Amino acid sequence: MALRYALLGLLAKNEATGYELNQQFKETVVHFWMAHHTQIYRELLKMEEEGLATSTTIQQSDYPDKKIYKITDNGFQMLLEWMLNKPVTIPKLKDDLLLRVSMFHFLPAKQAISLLEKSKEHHQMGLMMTKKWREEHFPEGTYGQNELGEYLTSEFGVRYMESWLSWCDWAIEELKKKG
Amino acid sequence: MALRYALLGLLAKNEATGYELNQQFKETVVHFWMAHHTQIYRELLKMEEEGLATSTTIQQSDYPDKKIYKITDNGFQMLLEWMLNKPVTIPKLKDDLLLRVSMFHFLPAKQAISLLEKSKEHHQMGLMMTKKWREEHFPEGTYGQNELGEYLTSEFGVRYMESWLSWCDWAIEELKKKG
DNA sequence: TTCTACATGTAATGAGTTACATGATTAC
DNA sequence: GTAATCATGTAACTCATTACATGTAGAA
Repeated sequence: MALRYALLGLLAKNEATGYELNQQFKETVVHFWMAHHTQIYRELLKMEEEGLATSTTIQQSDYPDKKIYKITDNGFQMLLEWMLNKPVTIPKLKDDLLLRVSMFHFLPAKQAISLLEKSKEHHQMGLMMTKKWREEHFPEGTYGQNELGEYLTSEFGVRYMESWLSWCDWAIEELKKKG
Repeated sequence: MALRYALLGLLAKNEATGYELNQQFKETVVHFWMAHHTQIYRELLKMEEEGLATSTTIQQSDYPDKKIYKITDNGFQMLLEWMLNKPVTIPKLKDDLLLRVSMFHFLPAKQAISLLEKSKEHHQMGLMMTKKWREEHFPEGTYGQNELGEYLTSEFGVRYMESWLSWCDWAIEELKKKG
């Protein structure tokens, strides 16, 4: 059910096509939720059936036709209800590199370190991109009133990746000690 | 497919029943993977069919019978293969509190803060438990040779929750500024 | 000429969740 | 008498992933 609310949250800011929603997911929502385009299109269809959004099809000559979705009052109400009343719990990570780390005693230190190095590269890349995105969107820490959420979550993203990288360096040191 | 490797990783250390594997999940693996017991039992059956593990049923009089699973050579080979050759990518978070944070511009600051406070409680609790677990299992930072993985991942858990809490405090301050 | 952006989807499969079922024992 | 621990599972359902499909335009 959570994908639905992620989509409602984006639509509450602006009407958009499935394609655009997918772009926005990749750009921002990715710090804490991830969805495939196939899943987004499917969910949008269901949301329309249930009266949470409406769509208008726009004919285009050069490009394929597109469908613009708008949130309904009903959809917005449902979003607020969910935000306030869904019980808060501890989130469930699913990280398959960490899963491998938990079995590092079965691997020679060298190969374990190499896995961590590769993962560091990805996180370094992600960190750079997120920082750049923040600088573009929130120059000098300023943000519009409907950007508060993204301001807070992108800061989370930065901190998360930084803490990941520093843990990684620590773990590499531990592995080197062991030989 | 990852649940399967999580189970193989645990079985590679000790033979165990589905019930025990579920306990171990709750205790340690929970930092980066989560599974329901129903899923664990289903996966174990499949793993046996595919020759990655074998089981022996033990009759008990006072308690229900139990099935002890052992990893096979085949299973262990497959585990190593996966650890080394599965491409390293950036993990996909799914955190539904952060999803709500990303929509905080739709909520009065007071209610937003209250959600963060609730989440802080959960993370504080988790942090305490993990620290306690670490003290019990690794007194003065010492660990057995087949505990390296858990030593590294539980440190990750601690850092993750600490960084979560500190971000949370920062976010609460931001929200207070806005009123 | 190959790749990327545009734009939307179906079908099949795999993974995860919830509800239900059984039934004794022990601790509060 | 209420709940937790031990121990295993089925069935129904929802959610997520991968592969496939279509077709144009413009940039490298």
